[in-house]
Amino acid sequence: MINLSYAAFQQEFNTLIGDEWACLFDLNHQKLNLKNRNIATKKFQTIIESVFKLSYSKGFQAMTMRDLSQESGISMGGLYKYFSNKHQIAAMIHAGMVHMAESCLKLTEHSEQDPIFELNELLARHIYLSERLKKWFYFVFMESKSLDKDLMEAVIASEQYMESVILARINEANKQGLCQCTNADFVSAMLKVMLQDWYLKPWKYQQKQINADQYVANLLLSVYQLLGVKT
Amino acid sequence: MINLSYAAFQQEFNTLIGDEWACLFDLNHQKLNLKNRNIATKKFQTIIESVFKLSYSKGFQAMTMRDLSQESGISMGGLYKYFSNKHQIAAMIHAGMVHMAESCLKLTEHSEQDPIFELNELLARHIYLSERLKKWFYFVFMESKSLDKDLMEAVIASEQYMESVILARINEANKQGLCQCTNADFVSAMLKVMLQDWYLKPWKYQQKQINADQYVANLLLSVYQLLGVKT
DNA sequence: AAAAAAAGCGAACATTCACTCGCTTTTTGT
DNA sequence: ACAAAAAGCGAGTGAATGTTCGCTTTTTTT
Repeated sequence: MINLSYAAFQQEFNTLIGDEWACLFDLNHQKLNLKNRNIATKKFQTIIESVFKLSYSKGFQAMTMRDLSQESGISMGGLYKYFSNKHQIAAMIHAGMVHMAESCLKLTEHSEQDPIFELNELLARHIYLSERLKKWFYFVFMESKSLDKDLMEAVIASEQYMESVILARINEANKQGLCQCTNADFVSAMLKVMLQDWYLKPWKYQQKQINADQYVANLLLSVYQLLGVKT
Repeated sequence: MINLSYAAFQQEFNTLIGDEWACLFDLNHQKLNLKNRNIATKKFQTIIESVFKLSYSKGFQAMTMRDLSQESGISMGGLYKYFSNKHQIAAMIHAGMVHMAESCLKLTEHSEQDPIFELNELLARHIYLSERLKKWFYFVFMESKSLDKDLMEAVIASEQYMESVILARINEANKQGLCQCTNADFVSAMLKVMLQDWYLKPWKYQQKQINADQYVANLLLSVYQLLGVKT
């Protein structure tokens, strides 16, 4: 079975990417003429966490800059040192998430191994990544309408890509006679959606006291059942 | 197996509820002093369909009344004969959907029968209902933040209720020895999410040319696999 | 310690938005 | 066909929103 826990993933993440807020600084400090990395990193954290909080409770569009100023404790003028307009906040969050996700999920560079194993690993990594960046994933999904048409289409495209990768692993497993899945299309959609539910309904699993590792275990069990993996 | 197709469901829906726009009139004409049912029903249709279109493309909050006026071809003053403020549009749509859903899904009033059969029927009915009211379901899910706290909590509560009903059927089936599901909690969440995917990602299934009946068939197959139903 | 640079401030500005109201057009009742 | 009621119109209004800019405070450099 899979050989990866959330704890192990987090270590990997920390060495690979480190602090998510510093990452945000690195991606944007040039355009914004920000010099002090320490100060700006902290400010990014308070600002973006405030954005997450406000857009979770009322939505990004409904959040006003005055709301954000009050929540973050930073004045209007101060805020605008960290972005050039409201729309750019959403764009920054989106670009940051894409950057971190791509650094982290080097998807199936080695499709030589057991496809079932690869599928399991892919699913597990995705859950762990979205656990680490839960608020980012939620924001990008829910507020994708606040992005440009281009960025929004990029979100959809990456979703479809993820599903196609899952599908390819299932088809490969079928081919190798490892399982007998007659509705691979549907099953890949189903698995994809289970990845999303983890970050879209955090309250649900918090309430049920299910953590990321337990969720992964359940998900992988379902993979075996849905694919009819031969044992 | 299940004895219900989308065609059959639609007939049921039409006799039970009839026209969804007329339903909207019936629920709101008093407060708004609307007299002519024919005229108002048609106007409700053009207005709410415009709302669906605009909030699908840019979000309800970002939609302005001028946008809505242009899209629907009704003047600002004219629009306000059909609602008293913007917020009420969302509330009307929500209340209308709840009304129609409740009329249509009389959930498990008779839990005497085979629980697997009941589960199948419940899932099928839900897919068919959300197919018929796809745009309504999508709107309520995506724009629930535009509702009052109370209404929003009602949305979450009804979701949790749906999931608990599914769970109860699975547990009952386990009890009767009809299946052997060790992770009923997770499976019910999974099934619930598959219900949602149908109306949240309509483009996905349209692209794959999967219709409601095919989706139901796949879903019910998955139920058998996930529950380990004895044959 | 002094000077220069960066970060932070918040009142003021222009714009946009939801919503209104006096009026015209259409429909209904007789 | 006529009067009364209902439906429809759109420029106008006040409030709220995103953004700016001259200034102060803090940090860095010399």
